[in-house]
Amino acid sequence: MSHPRQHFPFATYEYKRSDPCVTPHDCTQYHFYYIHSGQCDYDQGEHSVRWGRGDMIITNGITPYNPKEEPGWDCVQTRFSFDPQLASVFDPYFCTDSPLKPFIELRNHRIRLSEEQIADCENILQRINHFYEEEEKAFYNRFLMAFYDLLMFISNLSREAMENSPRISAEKERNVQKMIAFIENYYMEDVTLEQMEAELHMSKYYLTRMFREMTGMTIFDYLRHRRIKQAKLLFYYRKDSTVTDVCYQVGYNNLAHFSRVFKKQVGMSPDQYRREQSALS
DNA sequence: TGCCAAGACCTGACATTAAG
DNA sequence: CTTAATGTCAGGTCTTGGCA
Repeated sequence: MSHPRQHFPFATYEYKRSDPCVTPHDCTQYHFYYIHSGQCDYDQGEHSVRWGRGDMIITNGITPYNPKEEPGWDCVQTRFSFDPQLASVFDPYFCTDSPLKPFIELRNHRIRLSEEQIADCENILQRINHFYEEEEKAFYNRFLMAFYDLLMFISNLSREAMENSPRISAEKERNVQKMIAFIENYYMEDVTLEQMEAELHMSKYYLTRMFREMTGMTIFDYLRHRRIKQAKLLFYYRKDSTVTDVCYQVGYNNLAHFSRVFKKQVGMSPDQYRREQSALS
């Protein structure tokens, strides 16, 4: 029987793993890495980075980190990929700063923890894992609180770096962020490159190239990804939704097409997925 | 940074089938 | 009967190599 969290639409939590991440990079999600022990090498764009014990890495996902799967891989790490929406439940508690501010402002950032911070961090990660693994729904709220704790931990450690970080990101990255923002606003409608061209005042040819260069995926790959992710969320939260409802809500005009895309991306048909989500509650 | 052209791929329409 | 999955096809859009 599959674990209920396997299809949990908001987050993937991999605790104390000694293997490199094999799931494809998802630039729609924020990523967190923590190295418990050992060392590992990652490619980040044109650069290579080495992480070791006590390193905590946060990234907004736009520029992916790819593990170098060399024989030298000797590392125990926790990986946490989550949808920014996961933090939206905390919004009412905030007046000013988003709990995701370090991810947004620092984009890709490593923090080397002190021994005291290592103890704190590992304690939080262990708690998150405990609640993540629990099947009972009551634990979900405790999972969220532990997640909130982690975000606050990250925010405290990132304060100085955020004050010193350049306010304006690289031109290309800013444009990619604009494209992503555009998709976020309009993915439930028809989206065309012409619209983006008009919005960003840049040629569609250049936009598609820039997007691929920065994210490793094409604009429409991203759009499909975003729509299917939203479909999964709708199935998760509104158990009474029909496949047809969800299909139109996420921007598809054709059920057959939606069904095909969903199956290709998720590995099961929308109806199958919907039934699994219903069975969980 | 932008354009063109060609091929790849996506999308939507429609038909058919299956399950409840 | 309704809902959903799957197959086929035509038309349209996206992606990308090559070039300026």
